[in-house]
Amino acid sequence: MSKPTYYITTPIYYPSNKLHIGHSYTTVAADAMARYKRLRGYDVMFLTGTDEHGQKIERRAEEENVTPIQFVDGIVDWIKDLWSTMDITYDKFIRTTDEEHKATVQKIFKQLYDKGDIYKSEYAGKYCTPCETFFTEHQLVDGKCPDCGRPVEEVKEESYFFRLSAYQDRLIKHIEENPGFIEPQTRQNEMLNNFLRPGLEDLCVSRTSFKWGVPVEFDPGHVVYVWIDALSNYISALGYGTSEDELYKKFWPADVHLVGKEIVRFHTIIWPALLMALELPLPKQIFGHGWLVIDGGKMSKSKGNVVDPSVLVGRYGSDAIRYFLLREIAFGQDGNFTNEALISRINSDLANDIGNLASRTVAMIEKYFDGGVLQAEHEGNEFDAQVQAVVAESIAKVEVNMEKLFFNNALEDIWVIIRRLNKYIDETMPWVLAKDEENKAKLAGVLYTLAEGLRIISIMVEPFMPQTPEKIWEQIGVQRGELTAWDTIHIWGTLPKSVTAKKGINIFPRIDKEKELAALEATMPVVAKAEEKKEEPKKVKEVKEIKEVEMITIDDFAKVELKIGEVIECDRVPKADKLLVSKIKIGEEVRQIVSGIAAYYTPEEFVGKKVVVVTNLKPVKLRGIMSEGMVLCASDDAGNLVAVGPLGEMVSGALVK
RNA sequence: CGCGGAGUGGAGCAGCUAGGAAGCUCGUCGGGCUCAUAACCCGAAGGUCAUAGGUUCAAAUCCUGUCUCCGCAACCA
Repeated sequence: MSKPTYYITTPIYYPSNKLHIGHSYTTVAADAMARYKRLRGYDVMFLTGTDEHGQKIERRAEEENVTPIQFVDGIVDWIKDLWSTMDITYDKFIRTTDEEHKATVQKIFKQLYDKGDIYKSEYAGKYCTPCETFFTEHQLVDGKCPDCGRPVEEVKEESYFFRLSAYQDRLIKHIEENPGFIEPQTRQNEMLNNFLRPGLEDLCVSRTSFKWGVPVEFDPGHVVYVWIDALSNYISALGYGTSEDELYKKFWPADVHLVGKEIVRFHTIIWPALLMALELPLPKQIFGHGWLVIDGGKMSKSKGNVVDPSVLVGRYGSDAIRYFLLREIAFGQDGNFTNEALISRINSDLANDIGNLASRTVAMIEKYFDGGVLQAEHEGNEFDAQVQAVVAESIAKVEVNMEKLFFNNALEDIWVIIRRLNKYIDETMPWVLAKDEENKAKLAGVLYTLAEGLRIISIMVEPFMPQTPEKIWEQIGVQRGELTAWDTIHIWGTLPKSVTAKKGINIFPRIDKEKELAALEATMPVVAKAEEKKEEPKKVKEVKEIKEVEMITIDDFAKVELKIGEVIECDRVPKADKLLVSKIKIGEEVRQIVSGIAAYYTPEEFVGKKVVVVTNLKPVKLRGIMSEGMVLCASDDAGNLVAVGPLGEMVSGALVK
């Protein structure tokens, strides 16, 4: 009799930098699910890894003066450390630089080529030699270079293409016939409306512009581009296409690919199409979860609001962070990450609810029974039935919610038990029972209910917080084994009647919120930045930045021609939210200039303004409109922007220097 | 008229697929208790469910319009 299998994956992450809390989120979710399935008796394959090729890594390595592989090795070590501190129990960590993976990629590429699903073609590209740039047909202006206006050459850039368009109808059909293939539902609508129904174009699957990748076996000038290289990890990791493909046979198709919403498209269109071309079964589900947003906005390096998970884990422990991520945010939707919410959760849910429940239960057993051993007769009370009913109901809900990957709901369900038990203590008032020796049996019954409840909770919580159960078990005298199996939570009374309690350390100590917030602000730019915005500008930083700017000579500066111009006409650029197009009078000349200032100036208020214009900037087309120069603007970190002009009267056309 | 998401008591959210007395956590106020981690338990205040219409016996939930916010796409010379 073989166990049922369960195959879950995270995306493979791009190690051009350290990972942030968003990556942890995906991985923690996958781990919770993997642990849950293992507890439920499944044979689980949990895959994560890194996508290590591409131009960006090649460049980063160059910057650091190391080879690409040395560069990624360093980051991968860091990532593995992170996963280890976060108790991530992946079964396999795949790197796209693994020899086996590369071989499989080449094999897949070749196979698709032989079959005719990959074909060699040429970009019917236009090349402007002076500008060293490629353009597509519709980017050209009057058939000439949109940058400099000079004629372009017809150039043939070789590339391999995947016949993605050929799979469009089958993809639509599959998605429509398999509700649940893309979850949540809204993501499915997005894919159908945005990409599939409008029509797919063939996909360029090779590059010649960089070398750091898997070479196309039969055409060494080409390197396999990310689509086939990265996506195929889900099967190459199982040994697909090799002689050792037992894992592939056992686990494919995957039960779920967990991905962030930004890459749902690749996983629900390109990946299934590739599998169809390979005549392989499709994964059962792609679940696109939401993002952790900071102050309502996307987390990104350019905003400087990236949260480093290792800092948080170091301060509060992995269990607390895992709990927060899975409890605070409805999986599938975006959720706010704030330090304050994190600490609130830790204090109220972990310290006050579960931590305190364990603490008071154990303390009472120790206090009221010699040696902390419940040995008296047990007598029930009127509230026991209610408690047991709540427990049973909660378990049923958790099991349903876990199947749907609704981690936050599952945790909420568990906490219903915790709250019910805290209430039970007040209802039964064990400290009153303890005063009269006659109530010993009743008291024992109450404390047993609490201990048994704790045992059940500890098991239910394990997928989310793997370190916590042991801490509870130690205090209620339970060993991992028969008493800690998932199935036993269905049977109230599994815990032996004689419970040995031993008070240990607090499972979750309370955190001094004010103090911690201050400390966190100091270590993390996120909150610090938002706070400082309100106060005074950060002068230290400005000075530092100026120092870092490369010095130029007066001759360099003279290369830029600046003149005073007067805005005589101004309109919004159709279909562009950020752009205004202005007619600016510079001396006798009138130029058309496009500026990204629509969020700061209305066309009406911009007309009549005298501004400083860069007049010898190469003209460029923006949103299809010619822009012959640039209006100088000042902008700050907070995102304010203001155009720069003369302080006194000055004729338009005057040279600025 | 590019696509999608969101707008529910002070804060954060659930409920909307299959209409039928507005729910959860935190916070606030009042009370209880003392086993416990200034914790726990009970109670209360607080919402025209963005807005304007429509369908219906009945709408937070379905339909239409409008406004605001966020993201994607395009774009910030």
